[in-house]
Amino acid sequence: MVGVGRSGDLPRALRPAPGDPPPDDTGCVILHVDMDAFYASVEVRDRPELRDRPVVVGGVGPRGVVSSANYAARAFGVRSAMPTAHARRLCPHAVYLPPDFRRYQEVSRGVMAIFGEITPLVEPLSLDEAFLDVAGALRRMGATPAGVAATIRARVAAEHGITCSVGVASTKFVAKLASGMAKPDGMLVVPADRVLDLLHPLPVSALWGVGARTAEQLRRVGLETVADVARCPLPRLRRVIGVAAAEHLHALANGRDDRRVVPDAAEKSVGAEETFDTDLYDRATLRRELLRLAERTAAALRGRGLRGRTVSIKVRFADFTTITRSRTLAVPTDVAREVYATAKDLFDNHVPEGGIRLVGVRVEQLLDATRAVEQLTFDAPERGWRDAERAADVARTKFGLSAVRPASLLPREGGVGNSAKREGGTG
DNA sequence: TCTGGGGTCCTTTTACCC
DNA sequence: TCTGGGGTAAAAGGACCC
Repeated sequence: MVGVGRSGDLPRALRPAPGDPPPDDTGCVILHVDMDAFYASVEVRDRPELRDRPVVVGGVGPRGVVSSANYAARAFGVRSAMPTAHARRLCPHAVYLPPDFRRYQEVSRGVMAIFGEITPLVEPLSLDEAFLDVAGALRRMGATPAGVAATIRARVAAEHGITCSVGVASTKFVAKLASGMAKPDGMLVVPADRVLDLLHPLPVSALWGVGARTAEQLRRVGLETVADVARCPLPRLRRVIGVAAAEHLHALANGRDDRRVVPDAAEKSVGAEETFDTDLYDRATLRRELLRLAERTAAALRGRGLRGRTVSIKVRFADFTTITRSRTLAVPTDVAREVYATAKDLFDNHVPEGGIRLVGVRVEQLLDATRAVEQLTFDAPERGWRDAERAADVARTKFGLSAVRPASLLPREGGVGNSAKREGGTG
């Protein structure tokens, strides 16, 4: 997973030494569970011959990046988010695999189900990590937070054959930090009265929300550690990084984090995007890519029972500059034809000629399809298309991804020379 | 070294209305 | 007719996360 390496490199401030009494986990009701090198671990689990070998999961094309690397690969300097080409230079003998999201999703569902048996207060952050609020579970189970964490780790290993690490603390941020420091295959309890000892020596980049850009802004004004941020007067911090970020980071740096664990957060947008193996210049080809992406996006909306009002496109040019253009419709839609019509219009009217490395389509302002108003006059023409596309959804689940698609996406004699396409490649 | 694909959130700018 | 201010929504960009 991206990011695993970042927190894993943190100082080992609170690593318990042998013989120490167990840490005081009173009030540490927030758990952060994080699978270790998740995608790579699933691949190794399913292919025992890969054990002890460096394994890298990620894009295998010329522009791919690393999604997940096991610890054998990390020993060679391979990291998440690194271009795969770079990883190949560092570790040529590693096994390079394209991601198989369906399988990771299955494993993820199983693991999340274990969490759900312990508490209803589970907030997944991604396929491989989640927050749990175990306050109620402690009473019910007559257990301690560290005991619950140990149970989870044992069950995930026994039932799914992969390891995870757990951070146990009184706030989300500290629990997340702790799981990173516990990696791999570990647990770290951060007693409430040790939080600032843990936090303050860390670099500002350890703060959740501080990436390369913000870290540089902070460094320029002499703020290098979490302690520096904690002691910085708020008005000054506001001038450096803006109001919202300043308030947030100042609180975190002082160990304050009010955020609750919230299950079932509604999705805010659905989309699809694709980077081409080589830059594309031909407008007709690019329009056909937009159609594919509109199809994928609309199918995803229908699959989740959602419709959206705002359609946006994203275009990344050869020089990596990126623009987005969007339009809000009168009536929310889940129909590929409408998404494409809007996307095509935005593209034709706002995107200049030239080399393009990525296009994307996204739909925002989502509502539940069952609650979306059926305005007869507006909706009637599109209902026919929706029914047709629903029928296609069914055919695809029965006969495979390529069973039904628009005529303009059918292979043509001579081909288009776009090798980025791997239809059904992840299924 | 040359930068994926799925998202979220925040900030600034612009458009529009009164 | 011109200018302007406040409020809101949309649009655009960008940072960040996994």
